[in-house]
Amino acid sequence: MIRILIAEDQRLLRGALASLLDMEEDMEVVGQAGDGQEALDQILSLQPDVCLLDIEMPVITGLEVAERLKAQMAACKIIILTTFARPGYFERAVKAGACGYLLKDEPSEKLAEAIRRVMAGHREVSPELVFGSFRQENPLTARERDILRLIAEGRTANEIAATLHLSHGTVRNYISETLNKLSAKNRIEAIGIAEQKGWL
Amino acid sequence: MIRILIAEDQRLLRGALASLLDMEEDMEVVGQAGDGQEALDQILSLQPDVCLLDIEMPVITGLEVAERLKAQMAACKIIILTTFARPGYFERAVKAGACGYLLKDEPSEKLAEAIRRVMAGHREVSPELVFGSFRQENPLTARERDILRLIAEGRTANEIAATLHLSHGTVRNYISETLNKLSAKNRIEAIGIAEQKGWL
DNA sequence: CAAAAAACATGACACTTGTCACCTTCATTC
DNA sequence: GAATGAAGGTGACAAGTGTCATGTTTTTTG
Repeated sequence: MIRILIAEDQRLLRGALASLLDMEEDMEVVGQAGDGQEALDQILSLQPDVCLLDIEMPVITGLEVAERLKAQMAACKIIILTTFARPGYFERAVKAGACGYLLKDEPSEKLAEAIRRVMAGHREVSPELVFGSFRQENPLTARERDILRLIAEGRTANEIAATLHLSHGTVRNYISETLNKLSAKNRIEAIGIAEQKGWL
Repeated sequence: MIRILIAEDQRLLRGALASLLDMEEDMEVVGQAGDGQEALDQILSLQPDVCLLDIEMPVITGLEVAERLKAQMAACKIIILTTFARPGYFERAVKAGACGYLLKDEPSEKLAEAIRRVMAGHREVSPELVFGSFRQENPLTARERDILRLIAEGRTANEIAATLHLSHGTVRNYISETLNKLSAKNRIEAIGIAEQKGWL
């Protein structure tokens, strides 16, 4: 019997997947979580064989859950289940030791089979990721990312300088460098590009 | 037997919902669509009793599908099924004659029951929408919306003036008025606010 | 250890943005 | 028919943005 935990913030999808997987004779959904923290707690206490992790969840993301599980050397196999085929996400998932990276665009019939294959020791990755230019790694430094995130919230260079205890000019230098790296002509375009690539 | 069509672009959720609803003795999923155009075509040819429409789909949105069905006086009952409790979306859905507006955050068990209640002539709306300040209607004019959409793509005032055949100053006047209406301090904040409210 | 990369800074320049006052035209509405 | 509001416009000003050259100081890494 494969013991499964599902972490997904949309209750409708979570419930539907749980019903679907519970119908398989060799599977049992032992827990469900609606945010990352809940997922982490339940995985550590229930010790499922495998967990399905959505990435964009409240409190902590699925990628962070995976990274923390790896740090604690948890035995639970990890399958990331997400809408986004973003290079940055995929790279982080691989580094965090995920055994699978499936897109929510996959047909539902394939899910159970993918779980069985992962339990058999294989790696399962949606075809869109296998080809595709997933070898683009994040060109932004930590500081540049911090600043771009604040820009995305609508903060101005002056405000960012104040909150980060930097000079006005330094902030603008970082932004200029970021625009250059992303080939964006202004902040707004840069935000779009970074979000789309999963670099934020 | 209630004949159902599901329009949802995420194959995983679409498939899972179809399996779930097909298990109910009084329901039958007669069609599935992955984008708005497909949904519209299938509803007109298959004549289901009720359709579940996601809003953010490729080609045309679920709201547009609803509006076109209303214009053609189609008999099919409409249930909007979306992630977003945005006031602007809800208002458009009601105007398009939708019988239900459910959030994907609803527990999956409630879905079948909601469909039955809609078929019995009731209106089904997720509780978050019933209360909540959904009575905020879009303060932006058509022109202001057009321009804000272009801003969100990263276009500058000059570029927008060129594509819309307006003067540079006029574009900036519209933007200024938009910022004022949304109480935003700059374009980026304005985009965030408008998106969050469903006014874009 | 030396080189490279990251972090932080200054000053200057041109361009873009946001604001404001004020003006016209046209369609809708009371 | 006067009032309102949407659409379009001008010009001017202050503030914000993006670029560049150039510099110092740590931290990382081959």
